[in-house]
Amino acid sequence: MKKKATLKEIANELGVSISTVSKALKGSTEISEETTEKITAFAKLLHYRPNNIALSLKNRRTKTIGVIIPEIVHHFFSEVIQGIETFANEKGYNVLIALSNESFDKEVFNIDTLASGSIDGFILSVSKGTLKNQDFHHLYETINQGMPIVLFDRQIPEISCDKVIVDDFQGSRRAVEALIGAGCKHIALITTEDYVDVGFKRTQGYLDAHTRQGIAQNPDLILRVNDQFFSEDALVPLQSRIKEMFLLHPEIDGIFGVNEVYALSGMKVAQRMGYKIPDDLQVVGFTDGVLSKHAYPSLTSVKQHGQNIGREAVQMLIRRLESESDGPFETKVLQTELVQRESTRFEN
Amino acid sequence: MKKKATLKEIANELGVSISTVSKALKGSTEISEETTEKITAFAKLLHYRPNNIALSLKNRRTKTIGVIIPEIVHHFFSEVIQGIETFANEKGYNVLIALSNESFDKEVFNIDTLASGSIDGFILSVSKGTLKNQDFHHLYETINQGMPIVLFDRQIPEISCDKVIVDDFQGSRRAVEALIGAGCKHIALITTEDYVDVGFKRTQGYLDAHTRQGIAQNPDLILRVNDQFFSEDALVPLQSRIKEMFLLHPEIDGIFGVNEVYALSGMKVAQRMGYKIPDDLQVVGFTDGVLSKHAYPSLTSVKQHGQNIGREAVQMLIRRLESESDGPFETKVLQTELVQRESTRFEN
DNA sequence: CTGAAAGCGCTAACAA
DNA sequence: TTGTTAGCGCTTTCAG
Repeated sequence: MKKKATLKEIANELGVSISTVSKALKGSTEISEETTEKITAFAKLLHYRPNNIALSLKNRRTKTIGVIIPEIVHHFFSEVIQGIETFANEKGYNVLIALSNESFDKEVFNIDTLASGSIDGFILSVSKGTLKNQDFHHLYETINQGMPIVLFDRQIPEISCDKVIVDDFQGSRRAVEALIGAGCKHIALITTEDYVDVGFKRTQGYLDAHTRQGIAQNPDLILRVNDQFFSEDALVPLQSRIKEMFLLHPEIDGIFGVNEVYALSGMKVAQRMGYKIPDDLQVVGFTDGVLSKHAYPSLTSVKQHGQNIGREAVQMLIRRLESESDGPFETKVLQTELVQRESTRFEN
Repeated sequence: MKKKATLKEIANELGVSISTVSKALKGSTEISEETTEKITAFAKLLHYRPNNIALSLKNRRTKTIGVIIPEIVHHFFSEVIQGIETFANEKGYNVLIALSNESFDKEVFNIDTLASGSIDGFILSVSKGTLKNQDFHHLYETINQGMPIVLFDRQIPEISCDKVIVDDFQGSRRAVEALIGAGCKHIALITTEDYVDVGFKRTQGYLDAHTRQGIAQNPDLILRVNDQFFSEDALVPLQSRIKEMFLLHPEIDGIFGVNEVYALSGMKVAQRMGYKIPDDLQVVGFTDGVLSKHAYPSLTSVKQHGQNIGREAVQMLIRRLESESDGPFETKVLQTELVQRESTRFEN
């Protein structure tokens, strides 16, 4: 590995001072045209590139935003990142992404590394590990250390910082009400354990829809899955539990899944058992991603507008970064949208 | 925003020297236990965190790897990143990810920013924009500047550096041969324009399979799509072109799609037209992602082992980073695997 | 056991 | 028009 050219080298080779080189390279009028040209040419020859690290040290800011997400293979997170990237770039910020893989330790590690100099602030969605441990010391520390954090998606009420969340409750309430409106009387819910905040809220929305519409809700129609069955092998137990529920409850005429995979698995199992979608059974999922679009029939789902989430988060972060005053923390709640596709018979 | 604590501050407050603080904080035996304790306690109080930026400046290496990918919403890239992350962390390296969004300009921008101090080397898959422009100056410059690059997936023969690629040709040849072996006589191909290297190679594999098996290949059964129809709106024209092909060629009894979306779209259109899968029509896709697993029926596909690609790339990069000698560049070719699911009737 | 000083690459105020 | 100097936060040698 060759080493990189520095101002010093250029200066020495050319017999001028470092600051002359520095000024020339940024086109300062202070330096004569002749010198500037000579220096520029030589710098090009050496493939000179200014060292951002040194700049950050000097400026005490990096103009980059750190993003930490639990998983990258989830379409939702990819969308948020797209939003973050696009908007941050517009504002002259760079974006660095790191993954926690749903692990508490890795989240801590990544925060520590990034927090110490590489970035000006964080946008992050906490890992399941962190949620389970209920250990947030790394977040407190980061905030205390003076580095702003914007939390998105999964929430932690204890932590005071800016947040952007999706209205999971309303989103799922409306989805379930739509199912009821389309004639469903026995809607099954496939959800997560309650410690996953969004799973909990979506479940609440499902229940509330029943109450509001004056429809009886049968607790046996709620299937609580103890983790996200996203690996291919793990799909099998999920499907057999769903099948079991269908066998026990042939009256089921609607499914609401708190994520794409759950909704889709429900639909698949039903199809295998001979149900016609949407005639015998209507299905709605939460999170509108590739799976919903490409399913057959395509899946009606609650769209979260991941790009907007990213956008909002960046906005909040930059505002805090660029203003000296620490105003009160905000929580931005974004509404969802029900995207109607082939798996339901909604009116409008 | 509060500002961060530094060694200097701690030193001043405690009336000791900066170097004493530095040593104490890293548990040097040089410093008395008493002083060490006092300093550690105070540092904790101030939420002190060493500034990595300063460290990098000093060490002239960052122990982090930069990854630039064209898109994050593609499952394949997410998998590669998983592989990179996992293996890099094992080796004590951190990973930073940036996106080019398939744009030449953004690729250049990201490389420039990261290359100047934030990372020790790159793992990257070039954007379509770059491929179209055939402008690789930014890559040359980076390499000349002494920063190693490992290219993966999309290839650029002109550039000499380490590479890890998937054997697209063999992969698709074997997939198509399997279709032929399962009785298909008229296999349609849904592919990209030729400037996308992998699309080209997969097409070659498809053709070669026909030659080797002594089966006539009808050029009309090749559908060349001029871009990746990944937005939902763009799905419609894709599907209507596919439908057209089916109407014109009712003899089609197999489909090979050079990516998941193409294969899936082919299958969906066929299903709508009343084809039974896999009885009337067998379908295979390239790239084994979520869509294939969750499709109904699930899709047989050529698996690329994205994680391994990431792993190999990291290995090559670290080897180069940690050895002084610049050995000859290598190209690692990884084999694919045909994952059989419900959309085909392979013997196996 | 503790501290002073140099230096990593760069910028900017100030001098010449 | 060019150069000197100090300093960003940290480590490390060398003195004290």
